[in-house]
Amino acid sequence: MAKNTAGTAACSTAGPAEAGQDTGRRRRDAAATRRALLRAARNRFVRLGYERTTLRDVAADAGVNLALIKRYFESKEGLFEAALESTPQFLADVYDERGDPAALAETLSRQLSPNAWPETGEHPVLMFLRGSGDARTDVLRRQALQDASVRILRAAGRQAQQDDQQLLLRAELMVALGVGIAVLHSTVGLQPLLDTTPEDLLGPLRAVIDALFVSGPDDAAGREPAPPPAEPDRRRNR
Amino acid sequence: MAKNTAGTAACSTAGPAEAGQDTGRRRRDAAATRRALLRAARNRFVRLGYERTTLRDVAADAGVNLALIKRYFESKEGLFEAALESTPQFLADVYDERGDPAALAETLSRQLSPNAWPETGEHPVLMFLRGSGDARTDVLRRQALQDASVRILRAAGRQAQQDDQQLLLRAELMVALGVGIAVLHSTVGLQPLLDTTPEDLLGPLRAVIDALFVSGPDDAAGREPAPPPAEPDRRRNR
DNA sequence: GAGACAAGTCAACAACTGATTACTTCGTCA
DNA sequence: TGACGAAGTAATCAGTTGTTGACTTGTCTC
Repeated sequence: MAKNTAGTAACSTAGPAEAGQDTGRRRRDAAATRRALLRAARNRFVRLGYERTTLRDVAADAGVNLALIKRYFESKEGLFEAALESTPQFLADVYDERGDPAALAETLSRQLSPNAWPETGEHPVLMFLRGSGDARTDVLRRQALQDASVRILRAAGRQAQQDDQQLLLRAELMVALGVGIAVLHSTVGLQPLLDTTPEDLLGPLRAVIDALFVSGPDDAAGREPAPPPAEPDRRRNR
Repeated sequence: MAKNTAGTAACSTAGPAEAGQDTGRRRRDAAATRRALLRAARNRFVRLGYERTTLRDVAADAGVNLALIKRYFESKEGLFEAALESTPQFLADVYDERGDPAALAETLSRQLSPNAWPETGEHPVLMFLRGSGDARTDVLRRQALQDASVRILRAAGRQAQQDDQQLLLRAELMVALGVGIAVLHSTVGLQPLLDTTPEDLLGPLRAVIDALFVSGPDDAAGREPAPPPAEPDRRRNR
């Protein structure tokens, strides 16, 4: 069957008796164990997905007994849900929402380059693509990505009116691009893309952002192949 | 454990004794059985991925005995590899390589809309994201996606000189966008994106294609942040 | 120091899954 | 017509995995 042996060495020493941040090193620290489990789970889930992540591996990574997962999270499903919720809304603290397309491009180019996210080795957004089959986590994932879309829109300097499907769609396309890059980094190792620096990414990303949010979407049906760039462009959306 | 019961009804009647295309309905048709298995496997793999696809389900979908998988494909790994290879190079027959960005945009908007690919319910490109952990299939996936990049480049009317990493990167970003859209359709159900018509997609996609291939990348390293849209706000990133 | 309670350990179960083997059935051809 | 080989079947094995419950150990309070 050839179980996956990869990644066993990923979490080096993050047992529940870790030295950091708490009062000395106290054994029997429920909060610390919970934290260690959650961290290990996040790492596994984001890298391997739900199925290939085994509770035994998570427990081993955390340096903790298997049965404690049941104690703290009830089930694998519960652990996954907790890991999902604990995943930082990676956009919240990463994006400033100044509404500056250039800043957005730079932020994205940095966080979408390989070797960003050294802890997991993968972009945290991948967590939101991992399904467990449970309906509740489905909702969580959808919400997280929807949030991301809105944030990107704001960061790009566009405010979506309630039901501006046009703009929202474009924001989600931007999210899709990010997701795609993360996925290609993660599962496939596409060559030119794999060893890209943030500087390499900046140009193309800026171009895409401009195309989606600065120029558009007022040349609606897209018949006009991108507008002449010399335009004050203070158009109100819609 | 709550096994996935979903999708059992997906493959209705595609047993090895199907009526189509061959001489009458002949039981004991090795080729037909192989074909049915391959088809069922492709469906499962592309929808559920490697781990969640069980050989018993594949065999059941194909209306065929489990042991025949071993006979024809030796192992699950072998079945996956065969399914991977049998996946149409989805770009080969889908794209005309006229080198017309508008045509490319239209093609993409059609094949990336939901409800395209009614057979699997998922975009075939997802097959290339499904890993089995085996190194050989990794190569297959990488090659397929690299092919896709080059094809997109040609379809967009740009010819990549041998080592034009700039252009190749942009092509792979376009692939990433497609992958991202397919993934968001598949695993998450992002709302505005989920019920998009090809017409809705055409505009934004055209804009992105133009930004990546028509305008660029001759403002080379991307230092120039794309055509100045008249600019309030020309802050240097850094 | 005794007792209580939470934290942590251990061993095992039950279900599932990929793999495998021995066996049966069917079509073909001499 | 009968033998032979390919196609298909049924049953089972072995390993893994999520889950569980009884047990032990540490720590805090009185």
